[in-house]
Amino acid sequence: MAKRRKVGNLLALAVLGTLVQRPMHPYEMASFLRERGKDDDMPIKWGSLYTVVQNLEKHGFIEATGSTRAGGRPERTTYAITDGGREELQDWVRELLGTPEREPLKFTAALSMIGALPPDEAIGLLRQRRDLLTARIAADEQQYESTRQSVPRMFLIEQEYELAVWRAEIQWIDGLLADFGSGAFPELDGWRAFYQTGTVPPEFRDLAERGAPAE
Amino acid sequence: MAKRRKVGNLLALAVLGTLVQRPMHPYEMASFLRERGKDDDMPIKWGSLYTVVQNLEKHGFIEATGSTRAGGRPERTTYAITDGGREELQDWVRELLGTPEREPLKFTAALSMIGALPPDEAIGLLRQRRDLLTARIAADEQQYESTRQSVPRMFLIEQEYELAVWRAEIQWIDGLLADFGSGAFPELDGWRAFYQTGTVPPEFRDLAERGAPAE
DNA sequence: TCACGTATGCTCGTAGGCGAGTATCCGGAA
DNA sequence: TTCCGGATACTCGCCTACGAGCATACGTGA
Repeated sequence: MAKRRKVGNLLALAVLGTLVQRPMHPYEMASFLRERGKDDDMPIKWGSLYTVVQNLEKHGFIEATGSTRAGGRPERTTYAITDGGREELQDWVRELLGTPEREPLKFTAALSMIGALPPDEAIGLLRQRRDLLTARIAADEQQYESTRQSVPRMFLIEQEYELAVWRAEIQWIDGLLADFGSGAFPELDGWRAFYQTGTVPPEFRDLAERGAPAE
Repeated sequence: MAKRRKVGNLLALAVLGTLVQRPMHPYEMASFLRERGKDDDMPIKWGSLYTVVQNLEKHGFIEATGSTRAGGRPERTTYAITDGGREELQDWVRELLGTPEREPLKFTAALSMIGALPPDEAIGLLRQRRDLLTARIAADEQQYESTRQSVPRMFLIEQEYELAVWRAEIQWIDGLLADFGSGAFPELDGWRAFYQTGTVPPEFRDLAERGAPAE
């Protein structure tokens, strides 16, 4: 099977998205994206931006429409989206929107390794996470409200989604913590004992053995 | 600031996690991970595995403890985790668990580009997504239950988390669809009109202009 | 007017990610 | 007994990601 997307980077999606508005040169796209807060987490990676733009051009999704030189500044090449690019954009959004896909999440990875920490430490960290999340939600809600004054809701859907997911995460963590407290989590004692005495509880024993070498 | 982690790949975390169980050679780690379904989504990338193992060794988190050659097969180098590796693992899990971090999600990206599609198509795709998610949850719940028979809950926490997040996503999508239907989404008409007549509605107009070139 | 911080723009080198290829062994069907 | 498919176990090389560097312009305070 040929690779699904010729340019599969999410940054490429953002580039196509900005070029739909109007032609721009790369640096301008970056400012544009930054302004929309599309980069709160990701401080724009210059190297990637230019690579991605090049690749998009190579595959005919965008094209250079001229290069201005203002004063002695480096030359600015302006790019415009092509018809093929518009189609790719639509098709891509269609796919991303309609098809749920598992993505490797850091928190999920951490949870699967939670046994690497003593239980009481893990519990402390989960509490901390919940508190940080709560604070972040509060901050983001406020920011959302203020942006909402001047921007139609349509352009803020992603934010609504993020907030919803975070709220769910908090709820889930609280549920887990409650289970730890209420004894709905029988292995907790064995886990704790392991870190206090170094004894591997029997219910964990055979798991590590699975797939053991059959010398 | 020095790079936060010398080996920052999540695959590296998994490697450390398996080597805590017992020493193994790379191929064995892969089988081990596959068996645990740690790769439902990610079919194990061979190239990365060996690169990551090398890097972990370079930084002293793991060390080669011997190499067996069985028959004429390629040499198998067995690796064991070092004390430094154990420490790194703990520290890493501590960080991932206690600190929420924004991660770029495909669905979020898609939502922010939802205007690239005609509204009715977008709505259809959201419905489709919800249905696919529902089906996946059902399947995963069943798988969870059956695994649960033989495995302590502790080793399935990540799955519980994933399920919780998916459920939240469904709820959120349903909420959004309801808003589309009930008129709680005033821009919908302008959006639809744009795709029918090509007219950009006034409330969207000035947004595209922002940061426009000041020639 | 000159120096200095900040914004404008891009280039390049390196390290990491990953698929496709390679080579051997083993078990069972023909 | 021979052949073949699948498991075992890695290697190689390309392509992408990205940070750090470079070079000019502009504004502003002393």
